[in-house]
Amino acid sequence: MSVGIRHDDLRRRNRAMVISAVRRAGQPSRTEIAATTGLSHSTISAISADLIQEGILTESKANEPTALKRGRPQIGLALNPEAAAVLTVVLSLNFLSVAVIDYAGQVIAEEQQRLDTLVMPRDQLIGECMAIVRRRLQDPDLDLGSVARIAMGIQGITDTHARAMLWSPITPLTDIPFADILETEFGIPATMENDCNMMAVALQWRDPERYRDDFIAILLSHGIGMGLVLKGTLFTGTHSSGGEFGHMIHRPGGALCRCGRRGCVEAYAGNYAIWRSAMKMGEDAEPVDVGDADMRALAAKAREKDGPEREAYRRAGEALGFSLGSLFALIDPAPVAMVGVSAAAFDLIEPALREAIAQTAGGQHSKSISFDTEPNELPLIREGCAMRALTFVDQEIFAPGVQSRTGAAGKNVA
Amino acid sequence: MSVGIRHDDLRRRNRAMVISAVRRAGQPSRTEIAATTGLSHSTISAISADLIQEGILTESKANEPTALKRGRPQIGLALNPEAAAVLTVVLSLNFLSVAVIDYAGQVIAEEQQRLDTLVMPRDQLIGECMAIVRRRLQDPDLDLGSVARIAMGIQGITDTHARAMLWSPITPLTDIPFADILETEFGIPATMENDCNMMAVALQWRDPERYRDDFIAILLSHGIGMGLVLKGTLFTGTHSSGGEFGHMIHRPGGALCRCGRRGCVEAYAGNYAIWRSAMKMGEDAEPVDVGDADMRALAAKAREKDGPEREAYRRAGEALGFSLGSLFALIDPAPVAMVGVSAAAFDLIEPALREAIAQTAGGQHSKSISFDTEPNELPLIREGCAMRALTFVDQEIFAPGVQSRTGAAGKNVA
DNA sequence: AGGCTTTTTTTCGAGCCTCAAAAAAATAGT
DNA sequence: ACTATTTTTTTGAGGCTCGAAAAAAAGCCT
Repeated sequence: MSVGIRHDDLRRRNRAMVISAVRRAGQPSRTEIAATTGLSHSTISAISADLIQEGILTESKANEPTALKRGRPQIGLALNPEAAAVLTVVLSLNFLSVAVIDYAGQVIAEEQQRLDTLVMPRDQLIGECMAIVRRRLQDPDLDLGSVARIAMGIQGITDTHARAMLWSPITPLTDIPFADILETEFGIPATMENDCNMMAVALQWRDPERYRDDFIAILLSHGIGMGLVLKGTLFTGTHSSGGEFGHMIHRPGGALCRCGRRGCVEAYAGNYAIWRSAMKMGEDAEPVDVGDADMRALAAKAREKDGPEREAYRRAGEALGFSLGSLFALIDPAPVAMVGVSAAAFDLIEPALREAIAQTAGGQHSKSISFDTEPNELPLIREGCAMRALTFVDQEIFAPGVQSRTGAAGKNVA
Repeated sequence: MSVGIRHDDLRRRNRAMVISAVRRAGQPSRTEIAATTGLSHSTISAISADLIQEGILTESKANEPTALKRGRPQIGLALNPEAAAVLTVVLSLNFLSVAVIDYAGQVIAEEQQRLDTLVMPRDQLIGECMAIVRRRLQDPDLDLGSVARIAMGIQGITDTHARAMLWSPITPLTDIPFADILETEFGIPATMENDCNMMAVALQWRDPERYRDDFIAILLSHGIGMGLVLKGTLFTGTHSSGGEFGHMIHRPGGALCRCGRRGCVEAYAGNYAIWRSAMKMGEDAEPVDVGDADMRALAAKAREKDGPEREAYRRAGEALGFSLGSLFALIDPAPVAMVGVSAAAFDLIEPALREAIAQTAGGQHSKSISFDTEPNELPLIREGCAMRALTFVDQEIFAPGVQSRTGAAGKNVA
């Protein structure tokens, strides 16, 4: 309700609509697109003719499963894989991975690398990231000119404008404007995304049935993170990537959190919190990084017999339950995806979680709240970055002028 | 990104834009409108000529403060007060008030009434509401045909579609579809709004400088409620009016709340909670309704000397602080308006609140978080309802076809 | 095989909408 | 009275979408 619609925006928007419809549907016919977008057949025909001529869409001749229907057969429209490419960079604890993805969403090149993020100095961390990107961009097999966007995902807090990492648990460094660094280095538009937000984006593409308008992705790993989709749109804070679910207060003045404060959810449900609780090290014990293998062993022990390990998971569940309850009081209950190594131990967490949530305002229908688990977060983050980058390409390159969600906050005047 | 833009939507949208620009600016000239909307002068000229001809806008001849500038003087455009009228109904504890407001936003008729909401049976409560509305609508001084919309505000939870009150602290009754009842009774489109949301809407209109894109309105009264504006838009839950800040969990298993659960913020910061704490009645004491006068006396006693009264306010501040901290962890800090009788005692609450919030993730910049107070919530709620109803009229009646925010959730397909 | 039916896609004219530039209007200054 | 300045209206051109009709491309039926 802020700024008028120009006459020429119309075509741009509708072009973007068509592209987005094709990306979602896979190989829709023109008629299907007309139905989903609500535009007339003639408009779709005109726009898709343009897009095909520009090399953005292709008609898929290979109409394999000939529907054997009467009437003129539909011609499927597909994204032209060669129209563009995007590059994703995912930086997580001690691990860096890069992928090049074509316009149709297929991975066409990959590279991964271990590195000690916790102790690297600033220049070296940035240098390693740039180096791996450069190697992929200069790969002779790849048409360099076609990489249209870079999306970088990182565990930690990013700013609303998707320019910089503000803080991250994987490094003591702060305020690294990765997006700007990438842009100046390679001259390709780049954004810096939060890992949990990308998980949510990926889920939305992977399973649009279940993860459609409202859902929550929670990362249960060293730290606790959240990606939140409300009314079909990724929810971000007003200044930062937002959704710091892990640092909602579970018990005022309670257990010591990695962030230095007390009583955060993470201080009860993060890997280090479960670990120190199981080891009876007390709530003030300094947080330590626990390997995934150790966590899996811990879960196995907890399943084996009742003891401090099981109790540790119980307390994690309680903290998650009460905090989810508080969250649900604000946004109403929604399906939840638990992602990360501790999601594999969700059987140990769930009973206490459900018991706690039932005691909260958001838990009125606690029985009907459904949880899904996915033990491996990295593929999700990569997929999310890819889709995010491709969506940007869809909107900005091929339908320029349409305001993008993450762009400068559009000078609202009225 | 869901549905295409039809050609004829364009005019409708831009008409709505112009109307909205006039409503915000008061008496803007065509040139000013062109500047704020970004549309060309000719378009604005064409649209405003239409709107004037239809009797929606008027040219304000009385160009009182003749700007004494060179050039052709600007002609101010104003909303025609007679273009339409709206009616607001505000139902709060033991109190019912109705107002008729003209299209320019001026109150042209009012009626108020006391009634025992807590004990009234369903039919009688509905009946009283209908009766007072009917009296205003049938007022011979008023042109009946012109009331284009009704907005009803109520303390409690409403559904996302703004049709029904789901639950309210002012009555034991639940699930009253007031919007539908009003519509069938009077044949006028109606919506059912949450009181705190309307407070937020009103603040946005009253002081757009301070309450612009992101802010929080918190009602400190018998219960604790919240209206939240994020990125310029009212935030609602996905199923209900949402934002049940008062029922976030402050201390798991803690004090008894009016909602029957334990540890909610409200059980520490609601009037009854402060009262029972000051009276040393214990955290399990049955919630009682405390009059505003009693609360003011309590605050006075707390200011006078250190004692259980002061301690009660301290504990309320602590609960509010930790919960705001959790909220800020999710949405980033924003300006806060404290509304209601306990907002008048904010001096007693603030120190503990700030101390608590500083211990949370959201409190990193706790010093810079600014609080404003407004002891009287009723006028705000009424104003909010009026603006909400008028905005609906702007969009639906005079620019039909444009999707309204509260309307059926538009079949998103793509 | 040939004609008929069905479905998809394209074409074409009509109707709007917005824009840019020019013209008209209204006033202050000289 | 005339000019400069600013606002508003008018006008012609170009684009966009829509609906209807035509064209295209199959399968179905006799």
